[in-house]
Amino acid sequence: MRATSIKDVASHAGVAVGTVSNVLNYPDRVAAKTRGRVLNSIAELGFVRNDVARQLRAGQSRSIGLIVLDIGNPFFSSLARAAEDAAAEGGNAVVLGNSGHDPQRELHYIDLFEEQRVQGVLISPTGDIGKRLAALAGRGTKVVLVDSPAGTGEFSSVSVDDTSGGYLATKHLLDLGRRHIAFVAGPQHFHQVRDRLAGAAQAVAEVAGATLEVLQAGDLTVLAGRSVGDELVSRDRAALPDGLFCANDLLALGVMQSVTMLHTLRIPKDMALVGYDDIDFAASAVVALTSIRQPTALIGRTAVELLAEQLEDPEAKPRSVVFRPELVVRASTAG
Amino acid sequence: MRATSIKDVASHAGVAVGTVSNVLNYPDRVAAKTRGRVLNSIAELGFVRNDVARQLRAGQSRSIGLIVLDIGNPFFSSLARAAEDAAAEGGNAVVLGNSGHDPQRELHYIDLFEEQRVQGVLISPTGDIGKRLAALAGRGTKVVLVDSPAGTGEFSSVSVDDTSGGYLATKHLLDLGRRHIAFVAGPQHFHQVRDRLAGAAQAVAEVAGATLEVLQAGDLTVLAGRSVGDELVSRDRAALPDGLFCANDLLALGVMQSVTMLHTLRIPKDMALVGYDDIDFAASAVVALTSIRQPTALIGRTAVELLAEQLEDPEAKPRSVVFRPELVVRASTAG
DNA sequence: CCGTATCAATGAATCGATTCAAAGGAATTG
DNA sequence: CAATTCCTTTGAATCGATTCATTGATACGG
Repeated sequence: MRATSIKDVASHAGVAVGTVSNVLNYPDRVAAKTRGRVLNSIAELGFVRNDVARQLRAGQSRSIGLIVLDIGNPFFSSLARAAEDAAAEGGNAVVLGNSGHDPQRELHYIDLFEEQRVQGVLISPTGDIGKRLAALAGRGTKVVLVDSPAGTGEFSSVSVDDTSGGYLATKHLLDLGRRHIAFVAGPQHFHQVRDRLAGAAQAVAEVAGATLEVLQAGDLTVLAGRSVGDELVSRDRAALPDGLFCANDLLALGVMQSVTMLHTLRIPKDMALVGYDDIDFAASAVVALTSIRQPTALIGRTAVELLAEQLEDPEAKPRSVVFRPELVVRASTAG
Repeated sequence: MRATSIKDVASHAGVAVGTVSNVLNYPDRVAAKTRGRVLNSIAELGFVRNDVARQLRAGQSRSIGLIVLDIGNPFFSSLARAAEDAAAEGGNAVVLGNSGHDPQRELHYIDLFEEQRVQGVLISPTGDIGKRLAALAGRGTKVVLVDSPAGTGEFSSVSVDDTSGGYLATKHLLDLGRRHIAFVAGPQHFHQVRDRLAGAAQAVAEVAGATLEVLQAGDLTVLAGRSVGDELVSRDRAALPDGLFCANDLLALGVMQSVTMLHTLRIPKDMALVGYDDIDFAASAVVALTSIRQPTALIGRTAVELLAEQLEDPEAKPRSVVFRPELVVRASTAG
C-alpha cells in the first residue's frame, strides 16, 4: 500500500505531474478549470505532499535543530516554546535535542541534525565542541549559540548579561536605603553565580558606606537556602544584613521559608529580599518575591531570528545579542 | 557550493556509488581494503550522509512527532524529555509541536508532520480531531494518544488513572484516622478534577462515618488555594476538616501558605494535607507536601514504545496502557 | 490571413542514497 | 583444465516533487 503520489493525482486528473506541482506551488500559473480538477483529485485521493522529496529537490529542509542542556528546566522549556513559535511563523518546525549536559549526546545530536540537513542549529553547548561546530558551519549549516557567551565571534549568539542582573538587583536594594548587603552564592563554578556576584560588587562599590557580605550556599536549591536562612535568624540583630540578594529564586524562597516560619524577622521591613530568574513561584510565595527576570521567550525568538538572518544573507556577519535582565519588584522589597 | 555527495566520494575513492553505500550500511559486504579507501575519502572530503535522500528512498523518516498542550508545563516537558530519550535509543529524533490548547495549531502540526512523513505522532489532543487522526492513520502514520482516555480503542494510548489517584490520596487520609475529608476542587470541566473527586468519593464511601466536603476553588493556582485556606482558617474549629485533599499541588501549597502564615492551624496535626502531581516544589515546601505522583517519564517512554510496537507489526491491535499514580508520603500527613 | 505575443500544459532531468540483478574475478573441486 | 562456488563490485533503476525548456493553443494587430 504505497502512499498516493503526485503521479497518481496527475493521472487521476488527466494532467501532467508538472501541472499538479504548479497547482501546489504556483496556483495562478494554472488555469482555474484545470486547477479545480486537480484540487478535486487531491481531495478525492487524500493526497498529502511528501515533504521529504520536496526537501531533497530543494536541498533544504524546513526544520531547525535545537539542542538544550535540560528541557526539564523551565528556562529551557520556555525558550523552546518561544523558538518553536517563532519557527512556526516562518513555516518551520523545531527538532528537539536534549543533551542533558552530556557531551556525547550533544555530539550525537549534531550528527543527526547535520544528516537531516536542518537549516540551522540552535545550541546551548555543554562540551568543548568549537571544532565540531566550525565543521558544521563550514558545510553550510548555520549555528546560533544560545545562553552562552559569544566566544570568538565566529557564530551568532544570544545571551543574558548576568553581571548587569546582579548590579540591578543590588542597586535596587541600595536605592531602598539598605547598606548592609549580603549575596547568597551558589557553587562558584557556575559562571552565572560568578557574574551575578561581580555585578553586586560593582553596585556596592558605587555607594559610600555600603558593605557586601558573601554567604556561601552549598547548592542552588530551596533546602540550601533554608539553611542559610537558619543561620541568619540565629544571628545578633546588629550583625544582620538589611538587604539580601540570592543567586537564584530557589535560594531566596528557602531563606524566606525559614525566616517567616520562625517569625523573628520581617520581610521586607527587617531584611529586603531579591531573587533571580523570576520563576513562577516567585510571584506566589508567602511574601511575593522581587526577582530578576530573564527574557527566556525573547531569547528563544531571537535565536530563531538570528538564524533567519544568516539564512537570508549567508554573507552576513554573525551577530551577538546580549539581553539585559529586568527587575521585577514585588512585596519582598516593597517596604 | 554543493555539499559533497556519495558520488563525489565514489569518484574520489575510485569505486562505484553502490560500494560507498555498502560501506555505510553493510560494511562487511565490502573487502577490507576497499572499505579503508572509501572511509579515507569520506574523512578527507568531510562527507556527511544526506538523510533526506535516504528517507525518500526508504519511504520512512527517522523522526517521531510529538504534539503537547503546553511544553512550559512541567508535566509535558518531563514527558517530552522521556519520549526524546526513548526515541534516541531507537536512533530516532523527536519533532516537537506545541499546540498551546489551540485546535488550529494542533491541526497545523498534524499536517506538517504528515507531510514530513514522520513514523508516528504522539499527541495529547486538545480539539475534536478524531477524524483527522483517523485519516492520518488510514494513510499509514501511526498515532498514539498521550494523557488522554483511550476513546474508541482505535489508537494506542497512554494515560493515568486519576480516579485511582483520588482514591489513593483519600484512602491515605482515612487510614490516618481522619474522618472529615474535604476536597479542594478546581474548575469541573477538567476531566482530571472530576475523576480525582470521583476517586475521593469512592474512598469515603467505603468507611463508615467518614464525610466528604467539596470546596470549590476558582482556579488551579496557588492564589486560589490561598483563598480557600483563608476561608478554612476563619472557621470554627468544630467545622474544620481534619483531612484535606487538593486537586493539585498548587492549590495545596496555597492552602499551606495561608494556614502556616496565620499560625492557627498546624499541619499535619490539626489538618493533614495531600496534593496532586508531585511537582518539584512539593518536596521543598515549608511543610513537605504529601502528593500523588504521575509517572511522567514512564508515560513518555511508553508512548514511544507503543509506537514502536505498531511500527514493527502494523497488524498489531492498538493497546491502551493506564498507569496508576503513586502516593508519596511526606511531612504534611506524617502525624 | 499571417506573424507574433501570451498563456497553459507538458514531461524529461534532477536532487542523493539505496537496491539488486548482473558481471567479474578468485578459489576450489573433480 | 573445465566447472562450480563464493566473494566483490558495478551501475542502472528507483523513491516523489520540482524545474524549465519546449510545445501547443489562443488571441490580437496589421
